[in-house]
Amino acid sequence: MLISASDLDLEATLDSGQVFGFQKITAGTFQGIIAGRSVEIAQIKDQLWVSCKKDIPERAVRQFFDLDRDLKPLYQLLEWEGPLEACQKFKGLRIIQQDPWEALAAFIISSNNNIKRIQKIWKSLSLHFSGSATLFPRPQKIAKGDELLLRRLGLGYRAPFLLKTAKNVSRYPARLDQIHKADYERARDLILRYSGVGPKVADCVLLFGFQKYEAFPVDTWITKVMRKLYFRGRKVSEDKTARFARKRWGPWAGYVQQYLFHTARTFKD
DNA sequence: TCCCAGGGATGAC
DNA sequence: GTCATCCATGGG
Repeated sequence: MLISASDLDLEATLDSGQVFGFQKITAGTFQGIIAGRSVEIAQIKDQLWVSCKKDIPERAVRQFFDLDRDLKPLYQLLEWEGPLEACQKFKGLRIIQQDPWEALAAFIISSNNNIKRIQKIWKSLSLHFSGSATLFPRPQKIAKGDELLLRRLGLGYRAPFLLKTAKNVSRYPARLDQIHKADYERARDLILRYSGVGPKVADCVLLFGFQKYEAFPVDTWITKVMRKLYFRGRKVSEDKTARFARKRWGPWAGYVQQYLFHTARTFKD
């Protein structure tokens, strides 16, 4: 299947630490799961090539890659604001609309961790519970495991957090819908109740799993790059950094964050 | 050996 | 409310 996808940078989008279940098969070709179906995907100029054994609706792919969002307002920000100039290099980077549970689990795993290990843990959980390297287990499956097993699968001290949250989500699945319907502030209060979810993880989950685009996750990279670009080298707390960004960029804060993160992380000399 | 990675839970004040 | 400490693991 070919899908018109102007203004998309597939590589930057899949390789910017938002989503951990996509594997690069060959240069420019990825394998992963979209809407529950295993797909191979590649970009050919302004088109996406999608291969899937089952039928996958085009709209599911468009939604996953947020393809119907007009990024012009974001690009204007990147052009007008001097500190954001370097981010223009990644025009076409889009924020993926992930499954809420998968985003929640992924970013519980992400805390005080690095992207390579997050991918490794994602894979080991998927293989163990689902028998596939990219098909992440539903909460019910993880809830049936125990802490020791999760530790062995690489989670370390995060094992009890993920276990608790998996049990919680499988017992009260409607809470995720409730978070979906809530506005950003209310959704944040709700998501913070899960074990292993603090301010930063909460914002990641809201941004990548619940389309709350005011969310501005502040990790170590963002702390550093914001200090340099906006705070004259001063140290500013994570909480104040996030509030500054939300006030400044409003509904585009999440997108700006992802561009800053990717730019900072891939910055070479 | 220490420092860092998309930090959070816990307890002290 | 803010702050210090501890928590697995692997790479540099």
